[in-house]
Amino acid sequence: MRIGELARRAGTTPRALRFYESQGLLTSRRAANGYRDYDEADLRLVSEILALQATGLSLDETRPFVECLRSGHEAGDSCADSIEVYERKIAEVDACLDRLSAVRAGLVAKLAAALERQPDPCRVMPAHPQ
Amino acid sequence: MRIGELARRAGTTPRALRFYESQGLLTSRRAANGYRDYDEADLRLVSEILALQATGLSLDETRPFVECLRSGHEAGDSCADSIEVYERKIAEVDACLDRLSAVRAGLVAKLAAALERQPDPCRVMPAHPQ
DNA sequence: TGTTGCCTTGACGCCGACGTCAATCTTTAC
DNA sequence: GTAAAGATTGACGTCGGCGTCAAGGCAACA
Repeated sequence: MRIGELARRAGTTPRALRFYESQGLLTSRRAANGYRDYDEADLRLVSEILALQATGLSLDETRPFVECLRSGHEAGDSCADSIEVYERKIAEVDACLDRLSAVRAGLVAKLAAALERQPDPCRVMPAHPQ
Repeated sequence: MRIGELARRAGTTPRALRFYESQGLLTSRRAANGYRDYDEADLRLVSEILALQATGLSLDETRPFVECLRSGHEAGDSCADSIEVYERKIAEVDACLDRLSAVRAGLVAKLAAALERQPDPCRVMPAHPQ
């Protein structure tokens, strides 16, 4: 199949697929006219990339999964490198959650302090009367 | 005081201060030689900007605080617009926390599934023996 | 008087994951 | 036959918040 069909079936765009190829994530055979030619294995590969992106991985972090699939495994996360990426990413997300919680707490504290200084926050029906 | 001193005292760089000015957050009188000239009020303004950045606000979101300070209020968050920014930002952070939690849950689920498929995760002493 | 250091403006670089435009084929449909 | 749709490569744009470099003007100290 050609790049447009692969993009449609995978739920992305030709531009994204060319970009993945430029990053070494996707390879392509070429037809006689120079058009890229893909098969079902490529579709599975692209689907894996997109699913991982959806779970928060960067493109670069999907690389081990892609190589795992290419080396013949049924799932992209059947290899130790992929598992490591999962674990590292979970740790990163945890750190990010901590930072964001601290940010939230700081904002709430500032808001509370500001409202306390202002003894006049009793604005009922502020914007949309009637 | 000149830009270098203001930057040092506020804990930032001259480049950042010029950038704030280009964004309309900071104004500057000029000395006879063309150098920017700042006073203590400017230091307080820059400190407010930096503190808000540290609590997760974008530069653009600090604008109401700056204008509040400029209009003579003692604190940057003594104005209704600033309070609104607090509230909006808290909502944004909450949404981000929800997304991140979902991402985390997805990663944990994928990791668990992968480990379950692999009946062989019993790697004791994997990298650093002895 | 020379050197060092701070100041000025202007312009490009960065990062991630593509979007968008341009100019030029190839294929397909009517 | 021709026009639309889809393919190719290449290059620039996006977003935020500056970093970094360049070329030159002021200031202070030996």
